[in-house]
Amino acid sequence: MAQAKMTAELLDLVAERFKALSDRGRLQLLQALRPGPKTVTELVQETEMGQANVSRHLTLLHSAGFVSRERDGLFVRYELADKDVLKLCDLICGRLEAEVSVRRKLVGGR
Amino acid sequence: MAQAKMTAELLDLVAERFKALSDRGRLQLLQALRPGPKTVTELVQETEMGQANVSRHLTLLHSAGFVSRERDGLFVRYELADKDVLKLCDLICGRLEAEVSVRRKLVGGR
DNA sequence: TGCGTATATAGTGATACGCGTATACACTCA
DNA sequence: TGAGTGTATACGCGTATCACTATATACGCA
Repeated sequence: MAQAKMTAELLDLVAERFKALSDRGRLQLLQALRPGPKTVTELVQETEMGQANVSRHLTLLHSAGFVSRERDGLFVRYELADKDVLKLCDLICGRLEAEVSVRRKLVGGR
Repeated sequence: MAQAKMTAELLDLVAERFKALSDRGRLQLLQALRPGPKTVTELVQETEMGQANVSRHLTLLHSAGFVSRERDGLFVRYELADKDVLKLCDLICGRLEAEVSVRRKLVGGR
């Protein structure tokens, strides 16, 4: 199904999603949200990024469908939309670990 | 394991991998390689991209570990490194399909 | 060795991205 | 309604990315 018709528009959408994950700051935010929902302020403290940046990144992640948002009075609480996001990261991490171990073998210990 | 220590460097590596997947042309190339290995020339014809672009994108995908390369005389044959790449794409596609169906329901048929 | 083909790599201009600062907006409470 | 706090957005700047063209490299063959 997915591999049958990969129109240019669909590929663009997929690329857009991947692009949302192609920034350290945003990945950091997703990791920070792993334990549960957090407010922007909390995320700012936890990531040591500027408030504007955190907000911007969260907005992007939200429009990409990776996080959901919910107002709580004066705060806005962000949350992972689902666990697939982390699945994606873990897939990449698995690849990285494999690469690293291969390199270790090649180089010989370092 | 993966969620335990997400250092900045590791996140950068992950981000780099995702960035490699955040371009329509490169996704197109990966899709084109789904059936099996192909030469640069074949990929140029199939994707209607310029030769230089195809080569550049393939080089990037290769250094990101998503494709492998093998010289065959005058040609260079590229091949998907493994099936995880497609798994990643399919995960995104699944999310997109879900989004679309939700929107259809919300809008009411369009 | 010289020629032709396949692939890779400059070089360049246009566009996109991310950050920091400042500012606007949303909400609560007195 | 006005002050204060949390969040989002506008602006400017430096950098990265992409497509395109031209050129360089790798290889096979005569």
